[in-house]
Amino acid sequence: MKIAAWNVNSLKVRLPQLLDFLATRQPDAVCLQETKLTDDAFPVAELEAAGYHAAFSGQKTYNGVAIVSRSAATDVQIGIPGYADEQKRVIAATVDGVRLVCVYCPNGQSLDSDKYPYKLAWFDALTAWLTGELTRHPNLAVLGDYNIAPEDRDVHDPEAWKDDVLVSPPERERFRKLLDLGLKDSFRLFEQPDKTFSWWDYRMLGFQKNRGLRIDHILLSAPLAAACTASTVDRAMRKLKQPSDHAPVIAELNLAG
DNA sequence: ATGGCGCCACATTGGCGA
Repeated sequence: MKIAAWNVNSLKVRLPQLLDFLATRQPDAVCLQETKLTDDAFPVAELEAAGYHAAFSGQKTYNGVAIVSRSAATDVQIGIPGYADEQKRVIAATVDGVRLVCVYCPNGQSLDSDKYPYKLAWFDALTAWLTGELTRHPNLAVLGDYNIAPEDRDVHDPEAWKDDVLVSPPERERFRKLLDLGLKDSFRLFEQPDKTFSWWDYRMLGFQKNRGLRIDHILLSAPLAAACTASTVDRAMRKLKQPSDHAPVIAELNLAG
């Protein structure tokens, strides 16, 4: 089973690239972030024509998440239960016996922004919820844009970014608490090339100079981590015309049966 | 030097992303 996560930065604009990704990579499920579409505008017919189902939760202009899958998703859940949030950042569903939790974690903007404490509180709510989800769903994957670079090796210039949003110690502590639940960062299960990132600024030739961050992650429960045979960043999708500023991240699972 | 690029909408400029 091949699963992926991709912040598309507007599905309206990026639909051709998504269809290219589906056709060439043949994933079983893709978790999308920043669709920026209301549900009535979601491209259901186009994805169906490509052989994919979709479950989605969107809003105008900002945020928006979706799970696109070959097999129809079941037990779809929108948002974090008990955590009231106008921002559409979470959708979970079961595909082929794997519980997929698609997350668009808050950016935080800056350490002195109101969005920063919201980010930290949001992660606390996510972690509390996932604690129970892991017991309910042994085969659990949490995929998406975490807006946290977990370690300095996930940052092109750690000195320039030191203590900035996306790398600050409180944020990295929140990421570590997710790992403390027993989740594994699938990317780090394998030897990886140095300076592998998943996001590059559109400005200043960020991608061409590989001035990026690794902020998109696929976290796996222990049974899924044991079944994981590969985890990569699909840089080629960042080279397309009119790309998202994020590249897809992919994990392959060798599941029995 | 807080710029740079891309996307969105109460659009022809400002908010936001990261």
